Amino acid sequence: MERRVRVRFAPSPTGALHIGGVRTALYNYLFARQHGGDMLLRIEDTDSTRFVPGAEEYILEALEWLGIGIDEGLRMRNGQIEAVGEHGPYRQSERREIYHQYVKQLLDSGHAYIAFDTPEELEAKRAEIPNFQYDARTRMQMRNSLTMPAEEVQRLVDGGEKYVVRFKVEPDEDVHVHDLIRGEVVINSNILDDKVLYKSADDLPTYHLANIVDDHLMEISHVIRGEEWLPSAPLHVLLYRAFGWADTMPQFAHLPLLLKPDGNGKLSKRDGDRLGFPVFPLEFHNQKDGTVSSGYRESGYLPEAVINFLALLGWHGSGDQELYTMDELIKDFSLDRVSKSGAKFDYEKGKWFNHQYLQLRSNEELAQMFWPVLEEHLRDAGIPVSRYPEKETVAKVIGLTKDRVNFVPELWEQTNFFFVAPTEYDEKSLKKRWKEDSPRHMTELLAILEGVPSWDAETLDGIVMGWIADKEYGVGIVMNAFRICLVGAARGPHIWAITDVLGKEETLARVRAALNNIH
RNA sequence: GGUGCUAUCGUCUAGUGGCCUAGGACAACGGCCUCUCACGCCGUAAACCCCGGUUCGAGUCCGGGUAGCACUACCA
Repeated sequence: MERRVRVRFAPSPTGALHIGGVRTALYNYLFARQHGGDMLLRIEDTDSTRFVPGAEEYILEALEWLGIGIDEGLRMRNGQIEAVGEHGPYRQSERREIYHQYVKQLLDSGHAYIAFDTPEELEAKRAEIPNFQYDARTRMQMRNSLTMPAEEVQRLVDGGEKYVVRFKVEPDEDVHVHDLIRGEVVINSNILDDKVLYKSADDLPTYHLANIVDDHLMEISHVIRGEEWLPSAPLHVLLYRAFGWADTMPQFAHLPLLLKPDGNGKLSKRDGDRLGFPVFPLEFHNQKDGTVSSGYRESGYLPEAVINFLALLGWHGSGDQELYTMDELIKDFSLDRVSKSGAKFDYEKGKWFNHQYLQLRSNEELAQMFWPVLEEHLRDAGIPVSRYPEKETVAKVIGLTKDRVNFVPELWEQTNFFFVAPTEYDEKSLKKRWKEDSPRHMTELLAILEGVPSWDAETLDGIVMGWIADKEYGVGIVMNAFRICLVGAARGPHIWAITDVLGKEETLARVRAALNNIH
């Protein structure tokens, strides 16, 4: 019998959602959708000391922005967090009673034991003995229910002594983990330590226990997570067995890591700050440490570009296709086309993806996105609100320039001269394009433009080109000088597209101004 | 240190024993287009970590090195 595909993304609310985590969420989502299964979101907040306020909202909002839909568990709807599904609660901190029962099961069956060693004692032990590990070799020398009389253990527990419950790993066993991406991975249980499963100090389980219990109870069929979990996968297998859940144990798939673009190591928040690109989907204001992290959304990225870019970092399609919509990704996704090796984060390619998706958006849509940026620049330039451009004009100008930008905010550098007349002229352009004859040419051009019967591109082109031909002037010389008058530099879209937006009056004014100001 | 994972152009990758004089994409470089700058188009350069073995034949399989990464917490 085929089991219903149910996968989960289970982040910790310890800060902004890392871009690698986003990719993990994406692959889970793609896998679920492709198989007509469910995508769950569970919050793993078993470490009360690392909780960061707002992180949960952030995670859910980021997924919503990216279009990674959640079928069950926690999700964002119209700015509100909602919980859906029959397997709740979906925050581990709200599942204490559930875990109690399973901790007890393990204790009763002899798969776990109570340990009283304090963090300080353990630290001292590690300092004293190199490579100390709490395991079959050492557990009999420690303060735990294996070495102490039952009454003594009971007395300490009843007396409120802080303790932890540790998993009793049986030695000398080869544990096999079948990984969907890497195949068979075998690890001997001797290298595993007796992991802490539960801590009485905050009455919460650790990741390992909560994770197995929840995945089982939530009927998860596939665990798709980062490679950093591969070393603990054997422990998880052992836990499933200890609980007697081996036959419904989910299948594992460990994803390759996202690496630093330069040098070595895992991509981190620091790399983003250092190299100047975001490593988080959304901007995040960390209330706990006061830091602000930049986000893809705020940097002008389109969600579909981020998705496409991330999808191809560590996975490839069945053919040469690089541009994928979410639906196409769902159709083509396959775990066996996920790479085994880590992928260096290539920010340059991310830009290219954004460029591609930017071209697909309508001018009106882009104008809408660009408007706040534009307003700010116009304010800085001292343009009165009464002289702000029409939305239609902005859209038109974007249509002329969008193919040369990667991000919406960059539109300003390409379009500023449409909205603000040049006050200075680019020196390089002047040197190369403003010749001795240019003032005379521009004076003549001014007279011609003043007398044109209509201001459309075709008429202007006919008249001006005719005049240049008559006088045997160089087209390049005249047109570039004209361009400098209007733009302030030798750049920009076609000249008649510029005059069209500027209008007759403004065009003539700029030529006159240039005649006065360029020496 | 221990354990595990990984190893093709600068980067992301294709490649599952002959189709590989190793393919695509980003970036780089050159050309075309052109009143300019871009875009676009066309093209160039650029890689199988090393050593053995198996085989008629290895980027592809095996072994050993080497390197990188991850894990090694009362964090996830």
